[in-house]
Amino acid sequence: MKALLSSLERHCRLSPEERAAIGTLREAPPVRVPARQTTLSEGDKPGAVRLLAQGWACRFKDLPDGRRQIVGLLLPGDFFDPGLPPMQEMDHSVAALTPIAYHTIPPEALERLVREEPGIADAFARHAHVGAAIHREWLLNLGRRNAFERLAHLFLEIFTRLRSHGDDCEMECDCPLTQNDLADATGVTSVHLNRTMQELRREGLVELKSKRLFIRDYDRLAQVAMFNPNYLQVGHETRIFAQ
Amino acid sequence: MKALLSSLERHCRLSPEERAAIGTLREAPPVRVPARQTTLSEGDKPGAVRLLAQGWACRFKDLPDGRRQIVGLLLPGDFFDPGLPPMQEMDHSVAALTPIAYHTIPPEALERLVREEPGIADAFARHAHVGAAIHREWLLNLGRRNAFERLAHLFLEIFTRLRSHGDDCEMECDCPLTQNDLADATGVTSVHLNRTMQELRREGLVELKSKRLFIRDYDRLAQVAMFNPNYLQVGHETRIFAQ
DNA sequence: CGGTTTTTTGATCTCTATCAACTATTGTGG
DNA sequence: CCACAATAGTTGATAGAGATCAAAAAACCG
Repeated sequence: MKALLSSLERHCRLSPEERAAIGTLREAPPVRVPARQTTLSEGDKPGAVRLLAQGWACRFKDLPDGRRQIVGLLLPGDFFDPGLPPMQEMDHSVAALTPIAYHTIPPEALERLVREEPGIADAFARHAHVGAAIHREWLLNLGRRNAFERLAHLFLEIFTRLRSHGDDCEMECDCPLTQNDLADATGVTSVHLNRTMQELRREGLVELKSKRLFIRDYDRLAQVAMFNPNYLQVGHETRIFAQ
Repeated sequence: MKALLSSLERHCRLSPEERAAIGTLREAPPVRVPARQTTLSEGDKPGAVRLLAQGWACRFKDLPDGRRQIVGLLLPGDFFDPGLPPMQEMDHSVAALTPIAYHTIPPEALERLVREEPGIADAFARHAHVGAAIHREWLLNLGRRNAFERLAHLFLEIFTRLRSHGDDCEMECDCPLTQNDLADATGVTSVHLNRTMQELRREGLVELKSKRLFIRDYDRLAQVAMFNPNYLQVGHETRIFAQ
């Protein structure tokens, strides 16, 4: 299963044996889900590991009165339910932001894999670590950065995460998020997000048009966002692959 | 090693063999650290698993201009660096909030343990899952709850986490946090936190005096906080107040 | 095209930050 | 045990960031 292989190698070098073991997994056709659909809800028992192959999704939590917070973005190559074994019960929901396709890896196959090659469990753990580190950076973002800095930081995270697995090095990337999505991710209202976005544009830092993000001044953007990419673990044992 | 055993059993039942394996770990005297001292800094390579035995600590991140956000609380029985194997490089810092004592479990011993009893890795993973779920709940807290709701929620989390491992069922518990700590955890200034705390007191919901937290009206508190303890994975002995 | 979704604008209000004291509490050494 | 210093908690006044409400313009889509 090629998608799993390249995803696991993103944060961890695998041995030939480990790769071979992963190669024995039989490839099933991916599940397709239309945009805006919730694929996993709070309280569900996931029962399998899901790997996002195409499209963007998000983790989110709702408050009883309707307020919604996006607590994480899933980009191609990310796992829906981080960690092995799969969690008992979802504490949050996952929804497609664009049309998506994901692979489902049955738990039995995974158990066999990990039994044969225990190092594979480490590769999963590495993913979970990065996921947790991203959560913590978002906590800092929501707790201590203002809307302007927050949005700048989010754009840089997206840019860096996308570039880390295959995109080329130009100063733009996909970003199919609506301003509403961005507002839910940064914890502000969509009205305020709109104004913040205009300010970023006016300052010549970032522009977002037709689902594409343009970094106009990386250095100044990184400075106002106080962006330190270490938490994303790019660079170390990262394997670049073209998709 | 008794501390490790009871900590792992908090979220996962262990087999007699697994317990026996853990029993073979030799008990070293715990490391003691005075209050307010940073024990692990961003960028450090932890190189071992640390288990908090006594006292409270926190994970935090700083911004270059001095703003600080507490991104997690460590209570007795919690691991400093969640996940197995230990993370490469700390993306955040850990500091003692009170005088603390922690156990250090050498990586070799842990590797042996997991090799002998693979189920033990699952117990660690369970811890990591709960840790991640707490992060996500905090993201919702910072992103979508106001100061009043946030503080109410934090108190309920503390109360629930402490009660879940041994405290009796009276409506009070330890809480050695200063208002400054609470402000850093809830993402507000200490002045505003002070006023918010007074409001909680005035409303007859919570009181905090001489390092002790008194829950004056659990039901109303849970309601204003929109507290749903599921994310903490405590058994169903905990009441649920979703709405 | 017409209808839906997304983005934008303006006015107003509320929550939280900031600054600058001041008081209470805790802790320490003589 | 007191005296004093340091820490922690409290108060008031004011400024600013972001929320809210309502509606218009623009973009998207079948």
